[in-house]
Amino acid sequence: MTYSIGDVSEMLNISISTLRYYDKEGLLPLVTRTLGNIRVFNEKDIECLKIIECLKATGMQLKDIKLYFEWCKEGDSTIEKRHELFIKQKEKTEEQMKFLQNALDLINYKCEYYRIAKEERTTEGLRFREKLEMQYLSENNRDSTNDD
Amino acid sequence: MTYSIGDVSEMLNISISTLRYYDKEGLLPLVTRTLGNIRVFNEKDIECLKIIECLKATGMQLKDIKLYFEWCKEGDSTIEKRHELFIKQKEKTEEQMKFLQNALDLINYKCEYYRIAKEERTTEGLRFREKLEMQYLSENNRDSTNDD
DNA sequence: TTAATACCTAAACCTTACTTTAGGTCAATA
DNA sequence: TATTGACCTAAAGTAAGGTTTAGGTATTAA
Repeated sequence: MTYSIGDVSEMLNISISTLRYYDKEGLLPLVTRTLGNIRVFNEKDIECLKIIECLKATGMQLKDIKLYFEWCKEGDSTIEKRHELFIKQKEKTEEQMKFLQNALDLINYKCEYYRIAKEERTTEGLRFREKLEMQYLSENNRDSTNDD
Repeated sequence: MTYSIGDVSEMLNISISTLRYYDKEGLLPLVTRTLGNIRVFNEKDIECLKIIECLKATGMQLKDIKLYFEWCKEGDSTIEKRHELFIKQKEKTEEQMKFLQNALDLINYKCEYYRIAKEERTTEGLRFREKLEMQYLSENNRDSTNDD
């Protein structure tokens, strides 16, 4: 089963120019061409793209993803490096999720804050920060009254 | 209690040039100046910066964060807008966390994969993808053998 | 009082990750 | 066979979020 660049673009919701860009940058080392120079994608390439999307989601840069694919091609001598790369990325991602959860806590506080502000048609007198926002903004002594 | 730009930079681990950049972009509307034109930060500004960091972490752009601060200054007439902004950002962030968890699943698989590959000193014969990677790469039929 | 250090601005520069443009080729259909 | 739509490249352009540079001012310690 093979796919054109247009097929892949639709399947994975990645623009055609982005796919060409990834190819140019060496992120799709397995893509072949027809005699007429047209790209031919197969299941492996789809899988590569999913891995790219995934690693990109965790904040890995394209050049590092490329490096990884290069290490794969080099064979067993790079196993250790590849292992380290994923260990590091795992730690980074876990940090990122904690940070994101923390941010979500603040956002949830803000949602609640504005839900009440809407009911009361004003932010005046909305002083329930201690109950909620403190969960987020923890370590600083606070004397401000700017709750918005 | 007031702080110099250098103090704030150290406290929050944000570079001095970034702080100046934020100020220039209107993200620190409360920062004052001495007669000699030197920035003076206080607790409120520290708090603003924490909120910036937090919203930035959830993928909000600086211009939207600025917009939010502007809405705050406009007063009660913008409560609805501000509420919507946080509701939207909450949804986005929850999406983002799901996506990140999915990515983390693949990374964990890769860690396990390379842990075993290291023991065996080769990736040859490492065919436990079905057990683990399938959790991540789900919807596609797979006939490839490129496990790396 | 002088030297070092911290601060200031404006403007140019940088990186990442694309997108757009211009000009051309390939392949299927009428 | 002509035309239409999908593909190709190289190169320039873009947006976001900064960083660096150059030239100058302010503050503090010796």
